[in-house]
Amino acid sequence: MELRQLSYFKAVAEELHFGRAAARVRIAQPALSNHVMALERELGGALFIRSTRRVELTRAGETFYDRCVRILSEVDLTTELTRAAGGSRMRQIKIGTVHPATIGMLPTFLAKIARKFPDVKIHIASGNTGEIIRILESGQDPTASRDDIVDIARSLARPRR
Amino acid sequence: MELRQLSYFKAVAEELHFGRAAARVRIAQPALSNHVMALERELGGALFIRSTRRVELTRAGETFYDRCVRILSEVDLTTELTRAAGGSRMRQIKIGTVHPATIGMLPTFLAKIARKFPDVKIHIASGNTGEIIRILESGQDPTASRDDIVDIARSLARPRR
DNA sequence: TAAAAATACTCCATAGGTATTTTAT
DNA sequence: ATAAAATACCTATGGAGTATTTTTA
Repeated sequence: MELRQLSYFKAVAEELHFGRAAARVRIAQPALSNHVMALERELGGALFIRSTRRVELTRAGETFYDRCVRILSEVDLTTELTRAAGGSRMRQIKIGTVHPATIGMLPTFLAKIARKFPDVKIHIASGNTGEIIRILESGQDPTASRDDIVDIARSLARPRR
Repeated sequence: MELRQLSYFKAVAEELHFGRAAARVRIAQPALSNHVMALERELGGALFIRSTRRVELTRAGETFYDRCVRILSEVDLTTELTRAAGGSRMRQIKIGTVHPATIGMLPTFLAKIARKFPDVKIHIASGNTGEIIRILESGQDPTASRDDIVDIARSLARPRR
């Protein structure tokens, strides 16, 4: 049993229609059918009674639906709570700069960030506008540790070191 | 986020050792590391502080661990409750067939039953008339799961695999 | 006969494995 | 020096897609 399957089942239980449910969760109808059937196999019984004209929940299906709603909301809450507990620690900032700015305002900017948020990960992409957009969107940012950044900031702030 | 990953994380949180945790959940250590890193990416922060000599939970990790325990037990309970709810609907059908019918109409008949009543247990007794009556009445039916029946139906419907 | 779910494949993404490197003690 | 986690790379399972068949109102 996987969370993805619980979401899929929940969609079917709410739409009572495999086609619409599939559209809602953005997968094809046969894939959705497969997942529901897998759940039924795992749980040892039908969750829906389906004909070509009607889909309805079995008793087991109703029970399972209530549990799914509960679990999925628990999961959402978990994400929030964990993020909150992690707090400001370990966030990341992605910065794209064009070359003039790289040797202009960036150094002092970075120094301030590094001081104010000591454990924030900073990703730098420097180049021309098109390159920056591509790099940032692809997520293939060059990663730099905080110390690297401070070093970079220093070296940039006083060229020729 | 997937339930599998929650189990994996839970193992690491309890063992505080990626190698042992990997053995416990029966996957290789790098695969386990990947899953934990995926979770950390998704949650936006570290769950463990690891060195080569020590693995410990971050604050976020502790929070996440508590939530994982809760969710995984909710999932177990869900399985039980759903099975129980389905249980009351579980009926069984006993079928006796004489040999000619076994390879004649039985396959399509079984396919229809399996589709229409996915959670009905089907018992088959095949033989000559006298044997069938004796077997059905004695209640010593060979039991077959629904999947077995579907497989049997398929293999009978199209001989040769 | 029409709408909808199930089947039958095909394909690809990713979970998982093996080998190796890196790192902290 | 060594134990252990991370990285790199490869393989294969199964998740997802398209096309088609089956079914019942």
